[in-house]
Amino acid sequence: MGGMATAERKAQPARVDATRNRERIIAAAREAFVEHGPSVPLDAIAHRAGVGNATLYRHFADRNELVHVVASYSLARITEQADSALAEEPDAFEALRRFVHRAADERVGALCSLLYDGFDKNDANVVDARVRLEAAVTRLMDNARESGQLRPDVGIGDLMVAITQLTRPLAGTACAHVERYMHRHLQLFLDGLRAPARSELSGTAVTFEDFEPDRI
Amino acid sequence: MGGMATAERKAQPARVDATRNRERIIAAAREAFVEHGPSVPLDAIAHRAGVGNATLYRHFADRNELVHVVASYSLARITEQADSALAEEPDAFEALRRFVHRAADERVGALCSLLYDGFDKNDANVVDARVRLEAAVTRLMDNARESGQLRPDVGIGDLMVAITQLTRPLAGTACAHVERYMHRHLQLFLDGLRAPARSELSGTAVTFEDFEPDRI
DNA sequence: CGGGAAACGGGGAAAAGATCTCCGTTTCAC
DNA sequence: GTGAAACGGAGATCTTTTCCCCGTTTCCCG
Repeated sequence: MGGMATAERKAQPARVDATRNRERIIAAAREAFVEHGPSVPLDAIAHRAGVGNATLYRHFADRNELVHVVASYSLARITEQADSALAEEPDAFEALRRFVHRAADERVGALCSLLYDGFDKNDANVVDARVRLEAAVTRLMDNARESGQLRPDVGIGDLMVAITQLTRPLAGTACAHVERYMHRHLQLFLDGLRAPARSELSGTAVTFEDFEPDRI
Repeated sequence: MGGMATAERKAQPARVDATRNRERIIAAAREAFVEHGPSVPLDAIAHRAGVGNATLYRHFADRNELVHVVASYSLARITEQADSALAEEPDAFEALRRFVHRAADERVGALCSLLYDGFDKNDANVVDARVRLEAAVTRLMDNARESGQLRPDVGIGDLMVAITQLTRPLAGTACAHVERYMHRHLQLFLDGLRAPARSELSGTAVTFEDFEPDRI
C-alpha cells in the first residue's frame, strides 16, 4: 500500500524537473523532521522545498510514504559512514569515534523520531538497511573492544541511544543549533566509553533487541 | 496576568477536594509534558489526572499558567537536590555525580522543553529559581574542578544540556522507558567528565549565557 | 519551433483536532 | 439539612492540517 506513486515514477523516464523537485522535497522533509519532529505539517515541508503543496502530494501518496523514503535515505547514509570508518581507519577506537561524529552529522536523532505510530518497521528496505547498520556498528564496537580500548560493559544499544539523544534538537524553541554542543558531548561520552572503565554501570549492556519487545 | 486563579484560591481556605485535584493536575501535567512535549492537549492532561477538563480550566486560566507552575515546581526540586548534594557529600565529584542522577530522576529534560514560545522567562519566580540552581550547580562543578577530579575544559552548560538530552523520552513511540538507559548513559558521560581528560574537545566550554542570545 | 502531455502553484473546501463554556449533578463545610 | 462551591461531560467554536480542483507553466519530442 502507498508505494504506487514511487512505482509509477520509475516506470516512465520522468521529467527532469519532476525528479529534481522530488529530491528537493526529500531534503526539505529531512530538515523539517529534524527541526520540528515527525508531525510537521506537510504544507510546511512543501514550502521549505520551494514547491506548491500539490507537488508534494503528487509525489508522495501520504505522510507515511514520505517518512519511509527519508528514513531509508538516512539509514543508508549512516551505514555508509560505518562501513567507510571500518575500511579506512586503522585504529579501532578512532574508527568508532569517526563513525559517531559522522552519524551525528547525519542526524540519527531526528531519524529515530520518525519511528512514529504509522511507521511500518517491517518494510523490506528498512529492515535490510537496519540489519546492515547493526552489523557494521557491531563490528566497530567489537574491534574497539578487542583492541582493549573500549570498556567491555557497554552494548551497541548504549551507543545508539546516546547518539540519538545527544543529536536531537534542543527542546527550547530558539536554540536549534545543537551542532554547537553535539560534538562536544559526543566526545565526552566517547571518553567515558574508553577502557579502563572509570566506574561501574548499573544494569546490563543495552542491545538492539531491547528496542523491540514485540519481536516474534 | 493569568495568576488570578491561583490568587483566588489562596484567599479562601479552599475545599480539600479542590486542592487535591489541583495537585493531581500538576502531577499529571508534569508526566504528560515529559511524555508528549509541551503542546500536549490540556484535555489529555485532565484525563490523565482523572478529572474533567472543566476542572483543569477552573484551576488554571490557560496553558501558560499551568506550565509556569509545573516549571517552578520542578526547578525548585532540582535545586534542592543540588543543595543537598553540596551539603551532604564530602567528595566533590561524588556530589556532582549524585546531583546528576537525582536531577535525571526529576526529569530536567522535560522541564527544559517547557520553555516554549509563550513562556515568560522573566517571571520573578522562575528567574529566581534558575539563578539559585545555576549558583548551586556552579559550586558543584567548581568544587569538583578544584579537587582535580573534573576536567577543566567543560562548563555548566555542557553538563546541563547533556543531562537534558539524555533524560528526554526516547523518540520512538513505544519505548518510553528511558529510565532503563538514562542512568547508564549519564554515568558514561560522567566518566568522560573526569580528569584527566582523555581527548581534546572542539569549541569552548558552554556557559549558561549561551542559551540566551537575546540578553540585554 | 510548436503541439500536447505532464507537472506546477495557489486558493480554498473538507476534516481533524484543540480549546473552552454551559449546565445539570455531586460533594463538601457548617 | 442546606447553600455554596466544585465537579464532569457534552458540544459549540476556533485553529490547524490535509488534500483536491483547475488555470497556468514547463518540458519533451517531432
